[in-house]
Amino acid sequence: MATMMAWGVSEQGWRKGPWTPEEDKLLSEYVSLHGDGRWSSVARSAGLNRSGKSCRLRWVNYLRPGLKRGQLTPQEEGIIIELHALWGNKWSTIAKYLPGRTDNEIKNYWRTHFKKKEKSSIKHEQRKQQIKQLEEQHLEQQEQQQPIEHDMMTRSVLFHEETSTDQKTTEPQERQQTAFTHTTNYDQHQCLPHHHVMHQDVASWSDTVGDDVLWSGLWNLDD
DNA sequence: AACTTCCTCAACCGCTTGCAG
DNA sequence: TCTGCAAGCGGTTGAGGAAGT
Repeated sequence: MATMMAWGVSEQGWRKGPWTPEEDKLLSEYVSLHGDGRWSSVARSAGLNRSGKSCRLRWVNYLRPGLKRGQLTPQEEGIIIELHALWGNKWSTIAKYLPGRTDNEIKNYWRTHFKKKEKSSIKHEQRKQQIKQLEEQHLEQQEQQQPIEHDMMTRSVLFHEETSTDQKTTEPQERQQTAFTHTTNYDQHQCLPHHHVMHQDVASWSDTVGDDVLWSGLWNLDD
């Protein structure tokens, strides 16, 4: 990834693509001396042939001091889940409650896990379809012999499927309710959780609740 | 060992917001 | 109040590496 690929330059003549260590050094040195902000002038003054946007992004997501690198902790995961249930895709807002983590990082994390969940729900749908097909075949065979008895059995199977599915497809508002009731110490006026308490809550809760429940049972994550 | 598929994450793009003149 | 610019934000893309076949 660090190697220069065929990114080229933008229409305005700015360099695009991955940053080189030299560029990082220039940007870090400039910002530590002059501070951040006024990114377009940072780009020029630091001798970088980059757009202000690109400089800002690089600084915020990679060079800024205090950034945590590496995997998110279970506590952080829990906080993300909880806050996403409250605010949706407000990545920068969520990032404020995770010191050292960037909105981009959280966004990427969510996307990764959301995709996981999406796939599992597709599998679930496929399984349902298979069961229905089998049922229909079975129905054709049995209908002439024992129509009433079979009807009862079919209803029973479908009911079981539906009830187990219903748990997974809770409506968004209800999900929010769940999140609200779970976050015990909640400032309703400012709509901001007391994150000291939340850390505890989420940590203990995610320890108690297994991953399967977390990703597919408690909340339907597709908004 | 070779190939394919999946996952991760850095970076870009376009839209929105905030602010100064 | 209007306009233009810069910063911020969320969505999307694509390269590289890992895992699977």
